[in-house]
Amino acid sequence: MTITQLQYVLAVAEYQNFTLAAQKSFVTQPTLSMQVQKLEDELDVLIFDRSKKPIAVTEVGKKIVAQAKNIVNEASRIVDIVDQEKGFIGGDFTLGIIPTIMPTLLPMFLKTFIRKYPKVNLIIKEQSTETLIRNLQDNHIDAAIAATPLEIEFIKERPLYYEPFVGYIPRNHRLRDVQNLKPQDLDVSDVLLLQDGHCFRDGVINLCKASKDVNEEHFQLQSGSFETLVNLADEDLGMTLLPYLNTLELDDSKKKNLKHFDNPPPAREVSLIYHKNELKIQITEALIDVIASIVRGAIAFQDVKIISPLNQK
Amino acid sequence: MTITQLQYVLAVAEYQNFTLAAQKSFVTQPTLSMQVQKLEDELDVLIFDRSKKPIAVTEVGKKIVAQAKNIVNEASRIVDIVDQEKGFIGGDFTLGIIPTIMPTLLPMFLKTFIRKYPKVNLIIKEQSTETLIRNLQDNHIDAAIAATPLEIEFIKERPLYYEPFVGYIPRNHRLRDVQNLKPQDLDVSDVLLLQDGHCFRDGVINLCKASKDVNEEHFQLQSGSFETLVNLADEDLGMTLLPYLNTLELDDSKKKNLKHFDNPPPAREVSLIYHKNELKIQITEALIDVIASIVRGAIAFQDVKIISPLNQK
DNA sequence: ACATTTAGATAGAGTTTATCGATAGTTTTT
DNA sequence: AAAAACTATCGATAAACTCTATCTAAATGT
Repeated sequence: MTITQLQYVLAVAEYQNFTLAAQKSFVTQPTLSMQVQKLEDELDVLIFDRSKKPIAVTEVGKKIVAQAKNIVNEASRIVDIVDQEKGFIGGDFTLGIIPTIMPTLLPMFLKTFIRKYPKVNLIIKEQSTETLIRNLQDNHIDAAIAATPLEIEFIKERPLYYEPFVGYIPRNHRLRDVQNLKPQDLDVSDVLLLQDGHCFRDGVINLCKASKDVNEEHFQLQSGSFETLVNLADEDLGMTLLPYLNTLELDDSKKKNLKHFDNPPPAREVSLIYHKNELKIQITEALIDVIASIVRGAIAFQDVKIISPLNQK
Repeated sequence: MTITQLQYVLAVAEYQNFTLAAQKSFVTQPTLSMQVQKLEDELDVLIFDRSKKPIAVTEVGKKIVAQAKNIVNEASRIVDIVDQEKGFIGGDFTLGIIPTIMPTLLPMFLKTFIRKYPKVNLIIKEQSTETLIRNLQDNHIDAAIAATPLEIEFIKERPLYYEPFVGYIPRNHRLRDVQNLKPQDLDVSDVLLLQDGHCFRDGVINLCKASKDVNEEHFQLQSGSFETLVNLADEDLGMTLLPYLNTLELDDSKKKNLKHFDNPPPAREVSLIYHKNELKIQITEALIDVIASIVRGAIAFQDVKIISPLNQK
């Protein structure tokens, strides 16, 4: 049994296809097939059922795959140990970010990070929270930035900052003349929201739910970007809610339509999350360091009311 | 990096000697040297400091060795997974037993076990509790039978039975005519004990301590076997204490000298212990099964007072 | 001080093993 | 029925692993 063989097995289990698995492993298909066969011979069990299409993992195979994942992870940690000893922070690091955080947060820390850690090859992916979680589980990304708390067993959360929501109230809206917004003022039926799947939306729905019991079916409009929402609001199609950092880049005329909440304002918790196996923990810590130190200056709200992104709450 | 390389590193770390490590790994010394070097080259660190005599593990090396142990263990578990799937219970299994339990317990279950699990090659070692613990830690034995509780972090304990102590009071002893023994009757200065290192002795000392505060320096005589103790007692050199199972094999004339304790009698807890990594857990469970079912018939005491073997208590 | 022993590194040869490209055999899709 | 997709097999090659034999350095003993 070799680590390589285990890696090949993992690739096949993942892609359910020897040819594709071989490509992803940067070897030819016969090479991968042979090695998988050799392992199966050595253990004297079939790991894959090749009669099924697509290829299926046998019952024993599932257990073997789970254990193989474990072993390969532990093995990769040896390199981490050495890197840490050498004070070397480098290598590929894939970071996932949810769409509603990406455009505002990424520009704030990216330049600083790559200057401070030039040996790290940072790969950024914009994905929904759901996808991020799946990718964390499969080790396809090393860490992610998302709204928390998620309360998922295998994920560790490290809060970066708390970002209040700010109301965007167009000229003729019924809430135009109130002094400060209160959660109970909101009515989901005239709050413009991002399309489903964006966890920000879930947070807002929770916020409205917290104030009134509403039937979720009533939403009429959902868009993919805050810019669209703001423009729609300007057309008197309703108000919308923006995360604080998104309000900073509005032009001055639009800033006049912003209305803050009463203290404590509802806010989302933004965290860096990663698999509890803590692979590449040094780079992860470095990233947290950089982001936290930068954001500390930009956002300084002590008293906020955190809105959970979880639907089920 | 290969699993073989990690195994070689572990061997060198353990034996602090390349040649010996090679022998234990069933390869020649150059083969092992080369593989260790290759790993060091690949990681670009020195794992061993070859200038020291005997060879020393470097600081990084220690971390690597710890992680390597982890990986090798996890890898060996893949075989376990397959064995379990096949319902195969077999292979080498090394069981340590403390001297005071060995002669009475082993004959009770050995024949049954090897008949029931003929594929298991059981290797029995008689060792002190201290040695057993060290060997469990180093994976030199797969499980052990000892007096518990030990309260050691990496060890799992599975109680097998509770064995009461029985007094052996020679004809002219001061306690000869009491109805039943009470712990407070005992005086360590005239209780014959096994030599130091036998955990049974620690248990008895605790028992006496529980009744009176005594200075441990007063012990005059310590022997290595219960048989000797009984014979010494017959020479009027004091009384002694025997675990219940040891009393069964005394001849009838000697059995007359036995005196039981008041209920609840002091007892030792005898457990099967193993590393919490649970390697070879199937065989371990099989062993527990066999022993527990056999002992259940031989020992049936509900109400006992457990004497901990721990000195520090 | 010199020979001997011990332990690890090195060199070279032989064997095994991993990999590749080409191809054949299946199954699924069109 | 033909095409496409996919895995297994074969033969060749290059890489790797292991062995025996030898070398070097340090410690030990006479």
